[in-house]
Amino acid sequence: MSKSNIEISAATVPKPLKKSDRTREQILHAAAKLFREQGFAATTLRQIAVRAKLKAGSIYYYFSSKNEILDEVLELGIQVVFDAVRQTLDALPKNASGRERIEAAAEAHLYTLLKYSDFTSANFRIYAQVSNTARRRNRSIRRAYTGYWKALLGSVQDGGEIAADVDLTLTRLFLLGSMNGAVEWYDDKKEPISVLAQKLCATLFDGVGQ
Amino acid sequence: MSKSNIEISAATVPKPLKKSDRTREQILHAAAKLFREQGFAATTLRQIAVRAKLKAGSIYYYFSSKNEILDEVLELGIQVVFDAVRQTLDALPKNASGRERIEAAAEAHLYTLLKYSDFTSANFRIYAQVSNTARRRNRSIRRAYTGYWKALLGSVQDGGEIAADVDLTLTRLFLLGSMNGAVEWYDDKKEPISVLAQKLCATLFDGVGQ
Amino acid sequence: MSKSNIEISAATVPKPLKKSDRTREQILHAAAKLFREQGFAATTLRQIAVRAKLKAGSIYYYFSSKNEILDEVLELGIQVVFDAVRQTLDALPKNASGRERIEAAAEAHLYTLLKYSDFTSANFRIYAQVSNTARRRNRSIRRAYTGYWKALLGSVQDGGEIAADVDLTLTRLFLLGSMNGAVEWYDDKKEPISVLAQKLCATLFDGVGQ
Amino acid sequence: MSKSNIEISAATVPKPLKKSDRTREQILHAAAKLFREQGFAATTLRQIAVRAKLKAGSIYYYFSSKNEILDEVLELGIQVVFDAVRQTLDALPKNASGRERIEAAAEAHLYTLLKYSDFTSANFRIYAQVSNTARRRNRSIRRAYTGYWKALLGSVQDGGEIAADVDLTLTRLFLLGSMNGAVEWYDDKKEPISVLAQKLCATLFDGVGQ
DNA sequence: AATGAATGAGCGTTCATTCAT
DNA sequence: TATGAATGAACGCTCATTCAT
Repeated sequence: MSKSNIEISAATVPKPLKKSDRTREQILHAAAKLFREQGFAATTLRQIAVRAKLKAGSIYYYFSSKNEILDEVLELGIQVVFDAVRQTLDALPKNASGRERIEAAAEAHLYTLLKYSDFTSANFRIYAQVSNTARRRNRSIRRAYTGYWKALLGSVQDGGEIAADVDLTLTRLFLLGSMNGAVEWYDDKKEPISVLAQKLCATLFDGVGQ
Repeated sequence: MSKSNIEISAATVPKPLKKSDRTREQILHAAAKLFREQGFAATTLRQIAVRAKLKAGSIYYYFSSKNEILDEVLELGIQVVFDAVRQTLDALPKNASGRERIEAAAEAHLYTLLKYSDFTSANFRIYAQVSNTARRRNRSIRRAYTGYWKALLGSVQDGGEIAADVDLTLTRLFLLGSMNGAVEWYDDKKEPISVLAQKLCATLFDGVGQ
Repeated sequence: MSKSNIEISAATVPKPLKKSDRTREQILHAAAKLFREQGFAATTLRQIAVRAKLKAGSIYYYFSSKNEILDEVLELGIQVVFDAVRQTLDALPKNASGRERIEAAAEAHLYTLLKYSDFTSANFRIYAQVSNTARRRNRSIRRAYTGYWKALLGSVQDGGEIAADVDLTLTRLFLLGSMNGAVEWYDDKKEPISVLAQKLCATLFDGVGQ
Repeated sequence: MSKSNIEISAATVPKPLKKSDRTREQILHAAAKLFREQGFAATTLRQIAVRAKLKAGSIYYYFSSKNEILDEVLELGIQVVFDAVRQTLDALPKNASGRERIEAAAEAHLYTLLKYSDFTSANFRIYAQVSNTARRRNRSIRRAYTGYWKALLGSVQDGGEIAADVDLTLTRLFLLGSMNGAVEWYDDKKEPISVLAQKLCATLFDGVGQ
């Protein structure tokens, strides 16, 4: 759908970009940042243009409408996380435990979330408020990512590392909810992302009780 | 700040409202619903007016600007949850365990969040995107609510029901993140809120591991 | 279709107009004049607003789009002529000859065409260039007027005042073409409209030959 | 004024054109067609470029502005008709009657108008709506063509084939108005142009009366 | 000879806000 | 209390035009 093989994707080897492609990226980055900070409706093309260092009308050389920018920002917001998580899990040794796999996935999710926070946070923040059509266009990739976590948690439960009576749907929602919330409060001066992921998994697996 | 002792608060006994007050409330309800669904910037005063059954210009008899409506909606969004949680805990027997208190608080939070009104979702959804001044005006009550949870969790840890080495800040953020995320996916046809709260607390205290 | 019972119609008794209706009319007149002079696409709402003595945005209180103004201008352009011609013929004595009736119709057509020349001329000039949808909306009234002339000419031929072998379709097209062209060159200082109509009918019936 | 000895003129023998000249012609043809269909203001250089099979910026290699294209299209629109009419009359036998000459001229005018190109219709349709300067530039050739018809009709009247008391100015305006109107309704499936011209002249000379 | 990229001006339109009634 | 009418500022978007390549 998106013609952008934008360099932000952890999954692609950065190619040398033509100037024209770089401009396109600048527009997307500017848009993501502003969408995140102000929402979609409150962001003007002139604001995007200032950040991307061109004039508002020029944006239309790269995108045919503000909504097209939105679509691409929303898509990248999920895609970049999905790619990173999948790559991380694929790189894990075959004999990694279920908990290790979840911890690695959580760390990758958090890491990407926070590193490409403009796209990811923009997605989480504005998804509920954009038009039905924009939401519909984003839904399939969201579902795919959700399905990926379902499978991951399911396999860990099958392996016995998650108790058989645990409601995996809720587990997933709680886990992703916790992580996605982090975009709002994470401060990289306090502790590294890996520690955050460890603590989260410790809480999830062992609980906080005595 | 707000002159509204609006009837939506579970904490107030409904008083007979003057017609003028009722109109005010209708405006606030309409605004909250639309802010939640579309965001602040995408919501027009004319849309609010239609829902509130008057004309756009008339809103200015009750509010001096669109931003003033926003302030009040944001404030109510936290206040109503805060009130409900505090009342619930106050009504608990003195000898309730820490886990019982947290579970009750979580249920009250979730219940108000999910069932009670558009104000809470509106708050969570649009807070990050409104102007700095609007955010500043909402910050104190947010801090108060955060502090309330800090105290609650602290007292439970002091009582020994949460392990001493647990990072309470993260615990709180994960817990509230999980709950606030629920606004996006909760389906009251699947399970009641009380069960949701129980499962969440079970996960939190006991973990999902074997 | 049009809510305008605009005073320009020779067929309606002018009612006292509310100020709001007068503003609406001013907009339509301004638009017709500018559409005629510059075409539809070249006319801006700001130009219309200046002539109508309000601000561009205010036009939207009366019309929901520039195209809606166009529709109404186009409709009035035909309607006003049609009404005048029909009224004139209806007012003729029963025993008027066919030639008298055609001459009266031609005079009424020319008179209205030239008196309300902004609407009529706008119609003739821009009809071919507006969107298909706008054209479609104008087509039915154009057809009705065409049909009226067909019937008139047919009845005169049936009465024997037009030779039986004459192609009425062409006659009609030539006659209306001649008259509609007049909007571009008529100069009321040279000769009155009634004389123009007489000469035209003389040419039509008797020819210019010896 | 125009450097184009464009091949569209029925009056010129086609010379082999350089590629550059052919591109120039394509641009003019594309422009004429679009001006005719949509008007001048509604036609974009990009639309012209698409039809002419190049990119918008390249048009500036051939024309220094959109208005320059307009000037040339307008000029050709009259020129091509004028040339055709003059050539036709010049080719007539010396002893042709006045009526034969008028009929031949009318047929040539109609033929060029209807069949030959978009330039003529474009001219009639948009002349009234272009800027004063563009109109001024087109006026002299229009006057020349008008003068040509004046002379033609005058000579026929002098020869006695048009009654002495006939107002030649009106006759000319009616005749050209009828013919130019035909551009809007002529259907080549119904009858050939020559028949149309004959019928028009019959009406003009003999009238439709008994 | 032609184009990709960019621009500035201006377009139709929206909307929070004002105010006389 | 409430509204109809109006406004000014800004929005998304278009387009003739420029120019380095």
